[in-house]
Amino acid sequence: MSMSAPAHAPPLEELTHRLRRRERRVTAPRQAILEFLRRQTHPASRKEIFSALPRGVGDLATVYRSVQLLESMGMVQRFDFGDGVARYRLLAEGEDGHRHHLICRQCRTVVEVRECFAADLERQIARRNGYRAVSHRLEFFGLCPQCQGAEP
Amino acid sequence: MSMSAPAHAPPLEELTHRLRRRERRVTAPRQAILEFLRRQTHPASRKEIFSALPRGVGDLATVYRSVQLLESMGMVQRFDFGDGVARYRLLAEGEDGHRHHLICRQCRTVVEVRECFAADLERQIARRNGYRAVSHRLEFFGLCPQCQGAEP
DNA sequence: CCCGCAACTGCAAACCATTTGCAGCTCGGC
DNA sequence: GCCGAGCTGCAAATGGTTTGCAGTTGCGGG
Repeated sequence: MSMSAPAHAPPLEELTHRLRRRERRVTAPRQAILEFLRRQTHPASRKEIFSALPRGVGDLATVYRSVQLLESMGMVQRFDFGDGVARYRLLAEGEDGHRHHLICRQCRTVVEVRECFAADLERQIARRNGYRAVSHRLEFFGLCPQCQGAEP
Repeated sequence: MSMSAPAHAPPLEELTHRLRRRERRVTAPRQAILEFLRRQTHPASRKEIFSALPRGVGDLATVYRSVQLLESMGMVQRFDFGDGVARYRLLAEGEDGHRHHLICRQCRTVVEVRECFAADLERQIARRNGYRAVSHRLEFFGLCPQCQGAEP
């Protein structure tokens, strides 16, 4: 795996700064987690994050706690791809994290989908049912080109 | 809770017939599960199904196996509301089960949402990425009228 | 109506993702 | 450099789901 981060990835200092601003400590495990996340182009599971940590840095429980902190701070976004494993992706500052995915049912390859059209409908549905603060979760599932014609 | 089933619920005989047609046995636990499911208007968890079974009929493991069978036969549809608990709803014969939900983030009240607009987009996304057999999962989350103004 | 047996059930143990209790370590303000 | 709250590491608990296995039962054939 390449060490370089995607062009749009926030610098590590900006990330740690966000922690400090909220009076959270910048520890070795947290830095390693953030460093790993900023190199990813797809959401990663907490086990994947843990396995990618430098030897001796971090524990699975610490990864769980750190990711939870990051989520509560709005620094990462959680995704459920329906396989019982939560995945997370780093969010740029101020980014609302609205994004969907196309997931291969067989090999779990993930493609980002930028479109979202549910905003109107969301408002409509909220009003009709008297709900407030309505958001939505939308994921697509299919067979990727590689897996077509080669089913299990 | 009322014993009567929603008007659209398939008769129990039709359901058991679908089992027999596929050489599956019609056992007491399976009948009880189907009877329970046909009375529901919202997706139910397997634990809920189990608790609703008559005393002495069925075991939690049996519920899990039966529901899995029903799902593989396309007789029930699975939903993930993001709380780590799978929920299931009976499907009428031939029904594709396409339906979405509006779930209260706090009390987990569920409202069915019939609209779906994603069909075009689904096709578009499939074509653009070379995926086949694309489906989607869409759920809405919000605060229901009762829970507004009374947050935890 | 009874037989045979594969399908199915009940129970307990295993699994896996996630959470938690706790004692010791460390970041960062003083 | 010192101190204390915030963190970490480890291990054990939790909760949903799955599985192994021995005993039971639905149901087609006799």
